[in-house]
Amino acid sequence: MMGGMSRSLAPQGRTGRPPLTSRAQILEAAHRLIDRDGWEKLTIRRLAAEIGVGATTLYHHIRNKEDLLILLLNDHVDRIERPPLPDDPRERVVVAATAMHDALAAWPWAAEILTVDGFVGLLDASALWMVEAVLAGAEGCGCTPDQAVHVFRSIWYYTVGEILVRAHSAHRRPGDDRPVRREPSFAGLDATRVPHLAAIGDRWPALAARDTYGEGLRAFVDGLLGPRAARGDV
Amino acid sequence: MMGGMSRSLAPQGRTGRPPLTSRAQILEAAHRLIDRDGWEKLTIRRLAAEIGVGATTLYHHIRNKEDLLILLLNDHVDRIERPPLPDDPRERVVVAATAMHDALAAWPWAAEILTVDGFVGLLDASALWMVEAVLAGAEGCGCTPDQAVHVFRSIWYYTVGEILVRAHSAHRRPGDDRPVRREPSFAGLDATRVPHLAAIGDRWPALAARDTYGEGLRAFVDGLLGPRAARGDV
DNA sequence: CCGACTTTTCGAACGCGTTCCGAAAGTAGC
DNA sequence: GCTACTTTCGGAACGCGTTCGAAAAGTCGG
Repeated sequence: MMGGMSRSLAPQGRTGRPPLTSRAQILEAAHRLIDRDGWEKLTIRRLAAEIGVGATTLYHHIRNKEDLLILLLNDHVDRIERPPLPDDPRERVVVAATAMHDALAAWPWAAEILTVDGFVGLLDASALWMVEAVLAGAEGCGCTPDQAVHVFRSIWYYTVGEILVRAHSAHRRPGDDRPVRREPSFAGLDATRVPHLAAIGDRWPALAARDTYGEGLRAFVDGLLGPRAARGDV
Repeated sequence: MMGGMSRSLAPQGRTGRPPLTSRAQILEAAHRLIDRDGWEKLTIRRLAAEIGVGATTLYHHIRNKEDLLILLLNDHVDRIERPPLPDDPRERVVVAATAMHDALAAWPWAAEILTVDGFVGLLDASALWMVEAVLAGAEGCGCTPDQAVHVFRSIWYYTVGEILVRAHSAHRRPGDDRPVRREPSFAGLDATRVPHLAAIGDRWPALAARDTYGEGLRAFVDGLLGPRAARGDV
């Protein structure tokens, strides 16, 4: 059985109709489309039209749009240059987490896939140094491997939340007084029931617009790796 | 046009065609639909059919589906009973944040609206006690009002991230080997490039499945309200 | 009673992601 | 050359959220 040998090189044992489309071609066209029209215009149908094939053809090369975005994201993350990691393990966690955050926040459409099941497991090997650095830093602060995973996950939740909430901000159009969604009135709050909130008043939007990721991250790392990593369980 | 008798008796001064549909009626039908068929089946078209009106009619009573979900969420949160708040301000932050988390995590479709712009401002007054409690607790620990908002936002990001990531977990179907999305191989990692990750190996999924929201929250609160709230800026 | 005005209703249509299934275009064995 | 098999391609269709514009059904001022 199977007498043939050598002569590999070309897909020689290949049977079936030869493909016109390749995944590389799809990714390239996606980049072109995004650069030309913006990423909101990246749809399966437009992408197929850009390549010149039927829309449903793409589904033989990618599983769905979510996977296409993950491929594009990996493309991007691969090109990120690694910042120098400090010696102090705690500081290494901060730097690595910030690198994760910045890499993702720079891709507007990262928000659409950040929460897919097992996201970290879908990253290219070239992106895993960020995860590794967080784990290493945590263990360098005395964590067990299991505790280090907990540290990573906590920071990951915080990072994902920050990116998602901020990605959905500033999308509101000004002149729009349709039913519901009254423009939230931070000003007219009941000062007896929610005094602190009322004291903030309409300064809330301004405060919420501030970028405090870094501050929060440092606080979180302080709490997680604290003066003593002696939380027995986990 | 429709058979339904006019039953007018206009509430006086009211001009225009009398409405057949009310927002209360829509919300009631939505609840019915969710209870009967599950919340994945809550679509604008099905909801309209449940009421017996055209799909586009709903858009005169709700702005869009997102707003419908916010209305439903407020309905739910209103019914939540407030846990007793401890005296210790730091503990009050933990209890209030946990109440927020649990209220949201209990609604599977909360994940679809958690990140809308200015979410906190869209909550009913009856839900704001959770925000208030966090602010009050933070200020009780020596924070300025501005710092308290920062504390709330940080905890909010962490909470949103946790809920969103977990909501998207366990959606994968088992027998599915289409292009891309290889089942992530935590086992075969390069132990020289990512030693800590490789050491975890295939235990990652099990560790990631643990519920560690509470632990992470406590650590975050420790870091934010720390042994001393003397972080000059913010 | 008659327009003018206002509000609600809804059919038609758009673009979206995705599934289904038959047609097309190759190879392998006879 | 034929048949079987395998893989790719793509038109048709589905249900989705949403927009548009015309028709319906009231009130109001004459």
